[in-house]
Amino acid sequence: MAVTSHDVARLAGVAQPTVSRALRDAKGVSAATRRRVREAARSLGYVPSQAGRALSTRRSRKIGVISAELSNPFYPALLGPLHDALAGHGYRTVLFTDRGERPVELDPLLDGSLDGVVLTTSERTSSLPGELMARGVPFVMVNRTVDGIEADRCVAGNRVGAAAVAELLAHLGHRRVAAILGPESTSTGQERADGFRDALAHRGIDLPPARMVHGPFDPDTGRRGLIRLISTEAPPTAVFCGNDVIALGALNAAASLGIDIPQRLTIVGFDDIPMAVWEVFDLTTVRVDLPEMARSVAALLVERLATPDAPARSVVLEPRLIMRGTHGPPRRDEEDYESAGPLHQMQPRIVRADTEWGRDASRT
Amino acid sequence: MAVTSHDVARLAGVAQPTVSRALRDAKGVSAATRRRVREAARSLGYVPSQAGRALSTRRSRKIGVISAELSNPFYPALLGPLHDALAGHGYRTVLFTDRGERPVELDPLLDGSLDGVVLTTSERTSSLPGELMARGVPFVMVNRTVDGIEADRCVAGNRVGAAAVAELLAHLGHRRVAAILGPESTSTGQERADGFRDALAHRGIDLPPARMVHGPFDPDTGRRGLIRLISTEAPPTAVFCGNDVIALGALNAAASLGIDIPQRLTIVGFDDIPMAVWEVFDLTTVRVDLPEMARSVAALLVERLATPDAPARSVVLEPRLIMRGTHGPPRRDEEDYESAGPLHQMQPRIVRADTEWGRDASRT
DNA sequence: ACCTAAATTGCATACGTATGCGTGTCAACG
DNA sequence: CGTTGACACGCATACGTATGCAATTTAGGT
Repeated sequence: MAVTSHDVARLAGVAQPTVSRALRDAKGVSAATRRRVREAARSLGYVPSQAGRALSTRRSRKIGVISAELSNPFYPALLGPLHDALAGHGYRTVLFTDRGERPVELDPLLDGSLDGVVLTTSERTSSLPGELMARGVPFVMVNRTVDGIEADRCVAGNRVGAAAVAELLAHLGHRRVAAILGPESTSTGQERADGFRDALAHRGIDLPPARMVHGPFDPDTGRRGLIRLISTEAPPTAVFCGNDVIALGALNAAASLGIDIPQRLTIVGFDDIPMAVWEVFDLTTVRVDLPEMARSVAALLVERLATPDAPARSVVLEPRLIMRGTHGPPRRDEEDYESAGPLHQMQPRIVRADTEWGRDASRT
Repeated sequence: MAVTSHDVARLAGVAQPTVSRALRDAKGVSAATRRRVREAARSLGYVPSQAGRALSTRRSRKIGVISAELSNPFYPALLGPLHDALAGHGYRTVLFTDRGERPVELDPLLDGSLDGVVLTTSERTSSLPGELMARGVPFVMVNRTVDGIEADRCVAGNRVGAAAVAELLAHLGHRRVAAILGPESTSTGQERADGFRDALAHRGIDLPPARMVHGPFDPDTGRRGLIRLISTEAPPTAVFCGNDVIALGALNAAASLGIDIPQRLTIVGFDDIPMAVWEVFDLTTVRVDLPEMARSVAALLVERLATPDAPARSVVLEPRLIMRGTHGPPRRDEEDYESAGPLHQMQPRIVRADTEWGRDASRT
């Protein structure tokens, strides 16, 4: 049924290995032969079998990428650039979905059909990196890391970014501050929580457990979290969200509760996913340069493939506060009068984010 | 490096083919031997090589799925269920991205590494189906179809759905109606436009070219389209959007223009993607049952693989109007007085959509 | 105890490509 | 004119698994 290199060889009047060499532009083939072979291959519509090639070379030029459900918009935003970056190095991307329920299926990662793996969803105690190391499968961790694993990684400066948000809120004059955070079982959830709480404390602002909500990185965490926080006796005047997806959920809850943003409530996210710039959200957030992260990861992995025994490397991307429309000073009548001072007038210079980033992203 | 079936055979004291049979539960292996082999395989951590297996069986149990950029939320909404449905039949999904710029790379679809293909992005004149037929690669078209191709397909009743929207708008009393449509080069774009225009005409409502905008299925089409439509002399009181992604763009533009929805303007989408139910959108739209579509497609493809010569089948899913919060009667002072009648009082019974659908979808 | 049939296992080989190595050809050089 | 390379190409084989077929063992029946 399928046409093989033997068929091409027969038509071109050469041996099969010559076909293999000619079509790959390997040396040892005369220009005339090469031309004949190409012509024969073209006329037969020959396409080299990946299975045969992979078996022979023991390389697939495919990279497995473990992602969460694609309906979580953070992942498409990371995967698009990652796909392109890997393609730039000649690798194809194979997507694996981690639904969180049960651990990722291991066999497809170990059956030799992948040259390497990119982990984006690991929890801090995941055993996956250990398994991969044991089997000698090269891998890189992105965005999230795993406790006690010395391996290539590319992450955002989560503590620094969260601290910048704390600074912003303090400068704006907020004293009753809350947070809707991601799971403590993830490095991003943990680090952003720590960075935020520590920086607040440094400013003399308390973040009591009653004003911290934890949940998965999904909009419903933001919805429920905001409703819970807002229905307390002394509701917060500002809420930091563990990522943008949570923040969008919080904004939705605010909309359905009729809470004016930012007059009545400040909401800040983290990541700057493409939707953050949508007019209905206009979310103030911390930008993680996902295209840059993708490029870093691809580079790390490719170098790892070339030099398997090189020491592990770690890349940290510095995040950047993006001022949009969901932050502002607390309302006077909402302020915590005991500690109210001139602080709330110290509104920082508003740097409007360029609107190009992600504006067209749901198609680009 | 990697452990092969030969290694397992040596440890278990049997021949390699026996290992192959034992681990696949093939007949002709005694229970005792099977146990010994399993034990040996387990202790060595043996994972069968996909390349070897594919080469030998000439089947990969992989299905290629051609999708648009994942940042377009329609595709994750379709791909998630599709992935699950195929997995239910024992097939793994391999994702290919069609960026629209240049045609999809053909070789990876023909190199024998896929048992079948699902097409979701084809334009009406795409040559891809022809190529696949010529090479004998089984495939199914989903959502969109290609002109003149007799092949398995599963699509939504686009004309019917669009006509239902026209009916709704007419009943509400709208006379100045506009549409922001998808590309005429796609079957969905074309059919929804035709269905809408024809049903309006049947109601005596005109849809002049000046009130029709065409563009890619992305939010920016909705943004720009709405701005253009609204800034005309006699702006429409209702806008039908070619899909939800366009509608979300239109809603964003409305938000930034300060247009009250639905008091000032009715906006209706198509597809009912998970985000349509978000409170900030609360989009009235036409539901296409994507999980059902995914199941249909998987079934069609699996049966095609079993019986390659069976006649092509076509499945059409009937869409359903979902009433949410972006539709209403036209404002009195916005009405087209010449044709104003009691029609605008005939508001249909509002059937509130269940909010479960897609509520958690950005994580589910 | 013997014969037959069934069950179990091993042997040989196919799948399609890539590559080390040997052979043959031709040109350049002494 | 003989020698030495360089180059082009074919031969043989490896990669890991699956399968048809033969060989061997086991069970079953009289």
